[in-house]
Amino acid sequence: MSTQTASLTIGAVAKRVGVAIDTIRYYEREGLLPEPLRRASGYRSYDEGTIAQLRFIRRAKELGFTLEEIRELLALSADRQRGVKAVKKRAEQRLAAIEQRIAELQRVRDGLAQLVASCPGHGRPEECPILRALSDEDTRA
Amino acid sequence: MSTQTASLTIGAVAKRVGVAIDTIRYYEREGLLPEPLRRASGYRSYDEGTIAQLRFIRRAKELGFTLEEIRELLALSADRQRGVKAVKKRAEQRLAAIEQRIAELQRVRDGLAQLVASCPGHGRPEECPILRALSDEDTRA
DNA sequence: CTTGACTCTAGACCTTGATCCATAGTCTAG
DNA sequence: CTAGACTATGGATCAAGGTCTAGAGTCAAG
Repeated sequence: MSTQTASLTIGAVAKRVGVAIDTIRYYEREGLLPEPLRRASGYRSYDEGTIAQLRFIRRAKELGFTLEEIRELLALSADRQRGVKAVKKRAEQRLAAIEQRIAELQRVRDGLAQLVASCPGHGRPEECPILRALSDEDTRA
Repeated sequence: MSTQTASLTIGAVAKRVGVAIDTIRYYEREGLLPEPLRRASGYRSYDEGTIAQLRFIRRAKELGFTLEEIRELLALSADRQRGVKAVKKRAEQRLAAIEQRIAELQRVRDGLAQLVASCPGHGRPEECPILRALSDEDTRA
């Protein structure tokens, strides 16, 4: 019903979505947004669909998808037959990657927390557990 | 005790530490490694201390320190008076940053996990919760 | 001595995701 | 009509942390 060609300028779109004009043109170059219609003057002319698509991109970015992956998601979401299955698979892969990253960070955190806890915060560098752990040997500083 | 000038070539150091030759020269340019002695030919001449220092850099990188922070840690570790205190402070800051990043990722993971769980993996794109969540106004479950 | 592996330098290039610039043309309010 | 805001383009620049190249010199083995 409301898919009227509202003919929004790039600036209006940028303002509504909360993204920079340059970013919109950048996404277009990168194939994340289709080439828009143009006015006689050459000005890009957008409709509401672009707003939705930019929000899609923003949300996907928040979930940690790269622009490359988002480009793929957009293509998949347009595939009425096999799209959903592939989208779910991508989301699962993303989920696994995030969980792995969390596990890594937790390992790092535990190591660092232990070092911080065991460092008195004064004394000679040779006796600082943090510096010792980093050097493992002799750190001719 | 063993601070003999072993006179290692840059290639030998790279091999032992497991880092590229270019990276060593890059660290030198960036001030993470001191300028080494040179042979008559101009070849860089390293000793065991460099190996230790490169390992220090590598471990710090694994803990998520940036090269900028590592440069600072190296300077601090050489400061016999205030070094340890400052090092501990930096480590605490790093720890806090890591914990914040973990919390963020857990939030993202939870959101994504819920979407994946609710997607049947087939059907029309309009009904895929993942695509809907990405597109819709406010489906931040 | 020759060959092949190694090293030297300065500087260009890579990735990702934008952001900024100069120059030129367009649109709109008053 | 004109000033000021907006938009167009192609290309440069940024952060971070390197990686690679070209052209020249050096080292060690045979």
